[in-house]
Amino acid sequence: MIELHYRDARPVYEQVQDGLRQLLVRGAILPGERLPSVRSLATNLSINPNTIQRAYEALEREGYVYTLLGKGTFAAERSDVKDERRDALLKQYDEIARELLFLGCTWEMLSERLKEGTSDGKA
Amino acid sequence: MIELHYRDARPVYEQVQDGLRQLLVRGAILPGERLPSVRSLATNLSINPNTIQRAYEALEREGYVYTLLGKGTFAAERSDVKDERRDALLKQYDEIARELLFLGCTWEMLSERLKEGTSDGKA
Amino acid sequence: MIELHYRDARPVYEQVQDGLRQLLVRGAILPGERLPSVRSLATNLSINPNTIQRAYEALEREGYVYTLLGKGTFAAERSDVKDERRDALLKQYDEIARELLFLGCTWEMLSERLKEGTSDGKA
Amino acid sequence: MIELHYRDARPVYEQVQDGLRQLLVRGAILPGERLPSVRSLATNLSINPNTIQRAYEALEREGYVYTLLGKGTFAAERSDVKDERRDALLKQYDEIARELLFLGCTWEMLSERLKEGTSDGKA
DNA sequence: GTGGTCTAGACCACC
DNA sequence: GTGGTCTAGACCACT
Repeated sequence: MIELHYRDARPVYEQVQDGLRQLLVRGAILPGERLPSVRSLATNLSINPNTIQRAYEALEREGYVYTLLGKGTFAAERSDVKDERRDALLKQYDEIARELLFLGCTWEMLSERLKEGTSDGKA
Repeated sequence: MIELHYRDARPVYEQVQDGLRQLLVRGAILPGERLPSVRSLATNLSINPNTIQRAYEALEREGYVYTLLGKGTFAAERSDVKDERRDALLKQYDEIARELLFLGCTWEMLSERLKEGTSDGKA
Repeated sequence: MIELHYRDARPVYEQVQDGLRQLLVRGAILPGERLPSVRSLATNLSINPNTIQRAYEALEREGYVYTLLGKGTFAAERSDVKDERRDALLKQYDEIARELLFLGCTWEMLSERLKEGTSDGKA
Repeated sequence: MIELHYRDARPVYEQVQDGLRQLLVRGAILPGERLPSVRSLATNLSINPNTIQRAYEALEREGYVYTLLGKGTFAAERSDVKDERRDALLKQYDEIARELLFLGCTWEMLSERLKEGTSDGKA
C-alpha cells in the first residue's frame, strides 16, 4: 500500500503522510471511506503506531481526513476542498517565491528543489 | 530610486515593497539607516501616502525594517536577516510545494509560475 | 456579533480581528463556513469597509481564514490550526521574552503588559 | 566568566549567547571592546569552537556585536541600539501575547514561562 | 516633523 | 454579488 525508504532524508511519518495523501488525491481511497486503523497500519508497515498517528494528524490538519473518536479516521467528503486548498496554497507559493527571488535564489534553483521533491524523495 | 509600472499586474504597494527590499538586501540602504518618510516618498513617487504605508508595514512584518513612532522607519540592524529569513522561507517553500504537487500541480506548472515572477507580471 | 469600543486604545481593525478570531477559535464559525462579506459586516458595524478588509487580511495571514476572489472569505478547513499556531507562537514568545529580559525588562514588567492585554486597552 | 549547565534543557550555544549578552548589557564588556577569540573562549569553557562561533553569530544578528574579519569580534558601539531593539521587540511581544491569550493561554501561564526563563534556566 | 488609523468614495477583476 | 487596490483628506499621538 505504501512504500517506505529508510535511507530517505525525509522522516518516516512524512513518507506515510505523502503516501496516504497520494492515495486520497488519486481516488484510491474514496470520500467517506475509513482509513486503516493506526495500529493495523503500524504493524503492516512494521513501524511505531506513534509515527502513523502523527501522519494522520497532519492529514487532518490539511483537511484530507477527519477523525471520529473511537470510530476511526475517514477520507474527507468534499473533494472541492482540494481546489480551494490548492488556490490558497498557490497564493502563498507565489508570495514566498517572490521574496526568495529577491534573496538571491534563482528560479532555476527553486525549480530544482521541485523536481527533487517529485521523484518520490528517493534522493 | 524606485520605478513604478502602472500597466503592471502587480499592485503598486507591492512594487514599492519589492523595490525597497531590493535596496535593503543589496546594501544600498545600510542597517540602521533611516528610510524616506512615508509622506516624502509618496510625493516623490506621486502616489498616495497610504500606499507607501502599506509597503512599509509589510516590510516590517518581514523583518527588514523597524519603525519608531514619531521618529521614522529604519533598516533592520542585524547584518544577516537575509540568510535567516531565506532559510525559513525555503522550508515553507518545500512544504507548500510538496502538497501542491500532490494536489495535481505538476512541477512544470510551478516552474512556469516562477519564471513569470522573475520578469514582470504576476499574471 | 462583535462589540466595538471607540474609547478603546486598540484600533478598530484590531478589535474586529480579535472578535472574529475568537468566534473562529471557539467554533462559533465552523471550518469552511463563509464569513460575512466585507461590505455587509462594515454596514453592520457601521464602520468603513476598508477597516474590515484590513482585519480579514490579517486573519488570512494568521491562517484562520482563506479567501476566494469573488466568492468570499471562509473559515480555514483544518480543525486544529489552533494547536499548530499556538505552538509556533509560544516558541517565538519564549525567544523574544528571553532577549527582552536581558535588555533590562523585568518579568514583572512583562507580566504587567499581559494583564493589561487581558482586560481592555493596550495602553 | 560564563557558567554552563549541561543538565539544562537549553542548548549550550544558547547559554553562551545569553551569558555574553548579559555581560554586554550590564556593561561588563564595554562598547568597542574585543570579545575573547572563538578558540580561546572554547578552550576556556572546554567546549567546541563551533558552539562559540554559533553564539557569536547569533549575537551579531541581534546587533550586540560586530565582527572584523581576521581581527576579532567587538561589542557594538551604540548602546542606543538596545533601546530601539527593545521597543521593536516589545511591539512583537504584545502582538504575540495578544493572539496567545485568544488561543487558550492564560496570562498566568505565560507569566510562568517568563519566571522560568529568568532563573538562569536551571529548570 | 513622524508614523498610524479611519473615512468616503472610486474603480477593477472575478464569479 | 465578492474581494482588492488606490486616492484624498482627515485626525490622533508621539518626538
